[in-house]
Amino acid sequence: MLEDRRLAVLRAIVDDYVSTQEPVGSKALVERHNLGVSPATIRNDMAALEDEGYITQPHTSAGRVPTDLGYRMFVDQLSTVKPLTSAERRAIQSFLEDAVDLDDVMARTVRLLSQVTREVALVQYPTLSRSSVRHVEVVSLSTTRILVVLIADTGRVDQRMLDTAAPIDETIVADVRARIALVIGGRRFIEVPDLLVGFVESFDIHDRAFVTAVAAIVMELAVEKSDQRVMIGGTANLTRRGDGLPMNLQSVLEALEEQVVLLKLLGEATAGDAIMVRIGQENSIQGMEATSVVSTGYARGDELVASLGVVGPTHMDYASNMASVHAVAQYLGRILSDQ
Amino acid sequence: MLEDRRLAVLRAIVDDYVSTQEPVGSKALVERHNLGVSPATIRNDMAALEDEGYITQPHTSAGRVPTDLGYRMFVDQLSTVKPLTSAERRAIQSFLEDAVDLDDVMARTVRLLSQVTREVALVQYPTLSRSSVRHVEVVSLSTTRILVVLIADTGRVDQRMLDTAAPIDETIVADVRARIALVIGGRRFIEVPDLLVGFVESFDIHDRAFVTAVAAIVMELAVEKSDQRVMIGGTANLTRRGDGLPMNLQSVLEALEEQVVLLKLLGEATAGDAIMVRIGQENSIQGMEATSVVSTGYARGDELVASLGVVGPTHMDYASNMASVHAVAQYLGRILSDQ
DNA sequence: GATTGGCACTCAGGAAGTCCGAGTGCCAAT
DNA sequence: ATTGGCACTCGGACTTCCTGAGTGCCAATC
Repeated sequence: MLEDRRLAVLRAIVDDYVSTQEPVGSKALVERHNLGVSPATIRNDMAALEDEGYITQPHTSAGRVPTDLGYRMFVDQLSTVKPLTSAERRAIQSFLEDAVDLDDVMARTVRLLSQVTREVALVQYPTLSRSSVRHVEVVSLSTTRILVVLIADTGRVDQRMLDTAAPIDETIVADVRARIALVIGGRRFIEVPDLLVGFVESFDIHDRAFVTAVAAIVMELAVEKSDQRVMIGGTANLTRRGDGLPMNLQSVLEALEEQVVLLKLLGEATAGDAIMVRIGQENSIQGMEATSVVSTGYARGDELVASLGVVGPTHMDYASNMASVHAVAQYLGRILSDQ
Repeated sequence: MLEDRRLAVLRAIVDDYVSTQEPVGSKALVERHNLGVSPATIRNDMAALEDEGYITQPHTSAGRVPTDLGYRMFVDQLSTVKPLTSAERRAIQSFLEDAVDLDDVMARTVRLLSQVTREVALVQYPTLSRSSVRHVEVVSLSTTRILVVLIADTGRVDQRMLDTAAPIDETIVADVRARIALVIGGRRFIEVPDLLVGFVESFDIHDRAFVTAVAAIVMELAVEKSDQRVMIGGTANLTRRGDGLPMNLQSVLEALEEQVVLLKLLGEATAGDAIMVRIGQENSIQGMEATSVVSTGYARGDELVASLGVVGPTHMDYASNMASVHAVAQYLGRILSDQ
């Protein structure tokens, strides 16, 4: 009971701080939330919460502000998921349904997520590893430049250019195209490296240099590059908060320009389809010590294929962002799967 | 002679203001540039320049600041192109040469340009209209979902998904694929609509709905979507300037998230391979009244295929940005053309 | 006629000082 | 365990003052 109220106080502090952005004091707290006790009591609780590390004072004689640990507690124990309104759900669904291709789906998702949450949104492209090769194409752009294109059954298309030292004859290109299609067509991406064993050797020795290069590229496309792309949107939302931004805008923007960083932010979330929240220093990326990430995986059918999420200041509205991320992930999965 | 000095004063003001970001006064001016006259003389010139609208005072008893018109004059008459150092040139070249595919070339270019200029960089994808169809592919992802892929001889790959009402038989897909490749393969993108006249009618009446849809998509890909993509990078540079930012960061970031806006910013530059500078209000986009755009076209071989440029505050370093934009456009053209 | 030194005037922005009230911790009483 | 009372703190808002860079104008000079 005593513990209960203490947690209620923490929740109230987080709620208030998230909405007002200002340190919250004991008096304001009893006024806004009907806690049924006096400010003095709250002060005692606050002192205790501060001892335990959940809240802190910016300076003496100021209200309290949640610490990273406080947010963590809030997220783990206190936040109740706010279900979206049915209007919101409809809007999400219809917005995503209009997409014309995979790029468009991704673009719309990122836009949607950033608008709904008013945070920076990240959406990772579906990984190839779970899906299979729908089509493989080897095309010569010029005599020394070859383009290799891999089409997945998810609709994802990846390409890579290859510049060769010597001119390549069109008949060899056609030959490679036909034979590689035969070998890996319809197979799973993960199988590709195994399937290509011995492939090069089946060619005339003169052509092996070229075939090796093509095979290498196919493998790269199939394996390494398989989920290396992240789309980002809504960076303007970083500037939204009133000037009192506790985070360094420049360093955050810089960090967000690195694909690698984005992947890392999302990558650690793919573990399950649970919603993952990384608060402040919990995420170790340079320049993002004052930001939180809310992310989750999304599935195609019943297999997780990638992650999406939002990035914002630690004092974000976790409850509603978690709900939005969850909902968008669900709908995205549905769009990718059905039909 | 008298006119000459007046312009020299304008140039000096722009130079100083660009580097210090602070209004520049008559005394500081004579000290830093050896103009050989007294501050009082400069004051007279300044008054004249102000009458003509080239400079203005933020408030009485402050130094002068260039107006948009002043920058315009500076760019048109006064700026001398700063040639890049040979080290810079080498860096540019080698950085771009390592690209593995078209996306990578674009990504590297945008990154390069934003790092060199320390502004926000924009790079438009090469238009398809001048190039030809290297390959066209029609693949079924599921019975009711078809993917159409167009490969240009520039290495650019575009795809689009098509959901059909009724299931489509694989044999028809193969048939369409073969025949459409026959019709438009190797031809120029601009010719595609003409070439497809009568195409649908050559099919069995039962399949026409599907074939029509495919043909429509091919045309869209070939014509409409041909140069709709712009890559952007270096937005963190917007926050670089000391707080005294004269522009609204949020509105600029918002504007830069719209592909349409980016296209418009660059689109008006494709006129020639000259370097185009749009200063402040000269560019009419909502929220970007305090920014300038430096852009130019780039060529593949000797045909202009798209534009690139940088966006920054009106008090940017025009001379060096113009040089950088020019150089990057040149090298990009070279990379795209050679081999 | 252009240039210059002299001079009175302006005013943004920093420094210093004052004040207020929200907020705290502690303690004795309930 | 809770509460009212009380003394104490101190950031931020508000004022005031001052300074110095900058201006425009004018009469003198080249």
